[in-house]
Amino acid sequence: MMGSQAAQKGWKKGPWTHEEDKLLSEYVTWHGDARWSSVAKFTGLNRSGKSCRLRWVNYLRPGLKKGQLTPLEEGIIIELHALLGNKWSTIAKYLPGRTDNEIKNYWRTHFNKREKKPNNKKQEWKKQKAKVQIPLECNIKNVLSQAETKMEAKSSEMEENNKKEMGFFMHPTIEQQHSFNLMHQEFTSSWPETLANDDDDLWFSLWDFNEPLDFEDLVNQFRNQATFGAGGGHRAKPR
DNA sequence: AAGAGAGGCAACCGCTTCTAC
DNA sequence: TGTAGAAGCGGTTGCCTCTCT
Repeated sequence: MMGSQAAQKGWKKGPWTHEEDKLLSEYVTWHGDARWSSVAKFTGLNRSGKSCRLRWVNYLRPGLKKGQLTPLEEGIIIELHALLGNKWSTIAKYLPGRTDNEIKNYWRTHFNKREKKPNNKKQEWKKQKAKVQIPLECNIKNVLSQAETKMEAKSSEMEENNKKEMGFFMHPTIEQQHSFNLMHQEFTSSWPETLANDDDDLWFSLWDFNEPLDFEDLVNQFRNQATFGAGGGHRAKPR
């Protein structure tokens, strides 16, 4: 049952009021977004630290985007989920201003139901891709899609298409390379600077046409580098 | 107009991981 | 080295709103 812990300690539960939001925002202004267990003591809020942290992270934090996800954001979610699975916090790092909760809700709402239909999963996948009209027909999208397809080996027909497209990406023309590089720039331009820098090595491998692409290796490489937020626990942070 | 069902989202829970002592 | 507390994660729940009949 929900709420047993909060109930035991007498914490208030349920929707936040404007007054509570104000108190929490003031606390963060003065004390920073840490030491959540102290919020109740300093503000008089009868909320657990966890509840306060969640409210701040998902609703009050500056820089959060409100409103519907853009087609580009939807496309990124689709691609990264194909690679990472339910690593919502990791996916959220690639979508500045979006929270893991928001992305998780979005995915459940838009995709989970489709996945339960066993016979037309691939068709629904394609339909969804067409629907969101991903503006970036960029290398990563195709490469990762192909990698996923290959690894799953769902059908011989898909294997056949996969091989054809692999050939294309292994031998692009100069114009194609240039075009891909431009799109890559656009793709990464919305990322925070630190993130973009951290991932330079990773993304470079996706755009290096000098070497034939080994999709399984590529995906493993991506998985290894993208697991910095995985595992359920928080990342090390100096106190 | 009203009720039922679906969709969307905020918030909570249990668990894991990390740090400080 | 062990342990308690804090922080963060993914999964789940419940409520409000919207749409359909």
